[in-house]
Amino acid sequence: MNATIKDVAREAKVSIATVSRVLNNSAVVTDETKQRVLDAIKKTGYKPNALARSLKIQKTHTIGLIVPDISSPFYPEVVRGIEDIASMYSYNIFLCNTDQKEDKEMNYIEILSEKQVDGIIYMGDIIRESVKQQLHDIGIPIVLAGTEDAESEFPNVNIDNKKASYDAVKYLLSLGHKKIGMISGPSDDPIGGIQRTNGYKEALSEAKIRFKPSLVVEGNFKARQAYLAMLKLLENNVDAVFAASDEMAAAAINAIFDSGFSVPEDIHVIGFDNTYLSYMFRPTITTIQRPAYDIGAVSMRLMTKLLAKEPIDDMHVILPHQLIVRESTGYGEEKK
Amino acid sequence: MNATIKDVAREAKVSIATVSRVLNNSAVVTDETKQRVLDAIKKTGYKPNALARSLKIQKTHTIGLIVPDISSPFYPEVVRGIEDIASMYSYNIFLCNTDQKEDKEMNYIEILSEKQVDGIIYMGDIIRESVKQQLHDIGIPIVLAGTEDAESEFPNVNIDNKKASYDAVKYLLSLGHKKIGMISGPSDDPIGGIQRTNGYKEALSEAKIRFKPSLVVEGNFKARQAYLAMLKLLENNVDAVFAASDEMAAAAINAIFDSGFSVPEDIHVIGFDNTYLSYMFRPTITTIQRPAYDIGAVSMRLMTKLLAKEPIDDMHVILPHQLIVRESTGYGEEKK
DNA sequence: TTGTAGGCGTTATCAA
DNA sequence: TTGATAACGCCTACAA
Repeated sequence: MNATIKDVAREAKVSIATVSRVLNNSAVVTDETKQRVLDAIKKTGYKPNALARSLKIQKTHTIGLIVPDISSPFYPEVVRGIEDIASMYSYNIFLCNTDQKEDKEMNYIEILSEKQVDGIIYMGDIIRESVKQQLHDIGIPIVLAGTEDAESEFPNVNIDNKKASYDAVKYLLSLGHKKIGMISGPSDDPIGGIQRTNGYKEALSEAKIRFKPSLVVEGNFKARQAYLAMLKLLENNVDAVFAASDEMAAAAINAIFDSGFSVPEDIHVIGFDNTYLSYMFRPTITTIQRPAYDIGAVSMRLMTKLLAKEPIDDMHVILPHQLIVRESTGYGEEKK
Repeated sequence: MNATIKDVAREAKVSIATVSRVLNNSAVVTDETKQRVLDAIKKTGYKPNALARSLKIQKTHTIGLIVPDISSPFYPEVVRGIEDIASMYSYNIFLCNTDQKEDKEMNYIEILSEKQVDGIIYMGDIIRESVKQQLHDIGIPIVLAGTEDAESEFPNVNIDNKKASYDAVKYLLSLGHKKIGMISGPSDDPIGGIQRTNGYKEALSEAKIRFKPSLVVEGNFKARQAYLAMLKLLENNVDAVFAASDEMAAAAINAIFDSGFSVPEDIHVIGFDNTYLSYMFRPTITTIQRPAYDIGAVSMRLMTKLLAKEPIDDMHVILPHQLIVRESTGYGEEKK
């Protein structure tokens, strides 16, 4: 089958130790024998077996990625960020989709551990205690990417979700709005539901506006439900709306138009995530951008430091988010 | 560190061979000793080392994925389809982003080979000869997913891109249009540029309409250039437009409105790919859907058959595409 | 500078 | 039914 180090050794008439040395530049070898070895490698078409190597050196140069769903927005960019940095440091990536289900997560972590990955990057809105325990137990470096973790036991790279929605609502307040509605994520969603609603409340409270439960309608990040949510908010005569996702913001705008009102003339709308929907939609949608690629890249960079046992200056990185102002709050065309 | 099979053997007072037997159910073991071994496994917290196992049995239960860019549309869904089936058959997945660059592709294939993957699924618009050669040389099962391959040397799962755009244009013809413009992909793009333009030409020719080069303007799948392209087409008084991507279709619609015309009243537009932009945009956009998830799932299923050396009924699977009719061709609201 | 040999953690073939 | 033991392909003291 495939040539092994033995075949190369035989071909070059040296010991396998010598072949190994030229392969890894691990010790000085005469130019002449080195050349003989290189020739033999070429002749035999030898490719080192990473399995055998990893077994010996106890490192696989592989890391595992636990991701809810690579086909949902946000994660592809995070993963791309991770992979770019990983490849820069010669690491490969195992991709595991879990739909945030506990059994799938546990199962994959088990497998990754058996496959001897050097580290694991966990993604998901929130992380369960049981999963944390298991990740802890396998005893390899762990990094959380874009995940809320109250006790923050693990290194983490994220944005400040509460602050992000606070900023969005504060911007609406600065435009003079008093009656600001919100279309939130599911109430049990730690980020889109809880954190973002908290930011909304905080901005209101800071502006001394009393919080009215009727102005917060729960959505599920999907268009249909957000459309209905917006109709409810219209009954309450809101003059601005903050939606916890761009898709919901777009649906809200559609509902507003269909009800005979106009954006941004009558009502202002802000979305979340800066998906390309937000700038392709007309009117273009003001939104909050999460630096997905950077979250991935920084997470992986952190991982490489952990793996190299380099000193870490900060185990909990908060990346800056950004309010991107567009037509839906009356700012006019995006320049882009 | 981690317990090995030896530790378990010692703990259970049996040989490692026996431990291996209960682990793999490879031979009959007394219930009593079996229980002793199981207890020992629990007590030591033993996890089998997949590396050592793979080295021995010459199988890793791992497959490599070559993908242009996981953060661009289409691929995340394909990859999700692959991973779902892979996990069903206990395979893990290495994800490799190549941006379709030859050196990256070659490099990753090399690494995947060294890591002893059992198979590789290649994704990309087209596949280079050099890459084909290399994939061929490493001698493991290969499947192409969503890739044009003239000689079709490898098993392949794809849609018929030419037929897809043929169908789109034919639909426009059926609506009575005579002057149909096209915003294509780059002219050197094998799918969006060449295949789709060919389908356009064929539909026209079948309807005995002479092909006019001035009615095909080259785009780059991005909004800005497509917007300009549409302005040119307007100078030529087209009454319908087929764009090789949804983003270009949306940009075209924007250009049409900005020029004082209306969609679908004055001009009909069709896009490509059924991205969520196509149904969130107003007017909603008629488009062609590529079954991304299925392309992935079927590819991986094909791979499992290849790996199991099962007989394959069809090495070249053409999956059905679908024309999704929406407002931009005057059909009215989508029901969804 | 080069070679010998043990071991990384398994599986699988022989014997016993 | 169970136990030694030789691979799998590589790295790395230790010798020479």
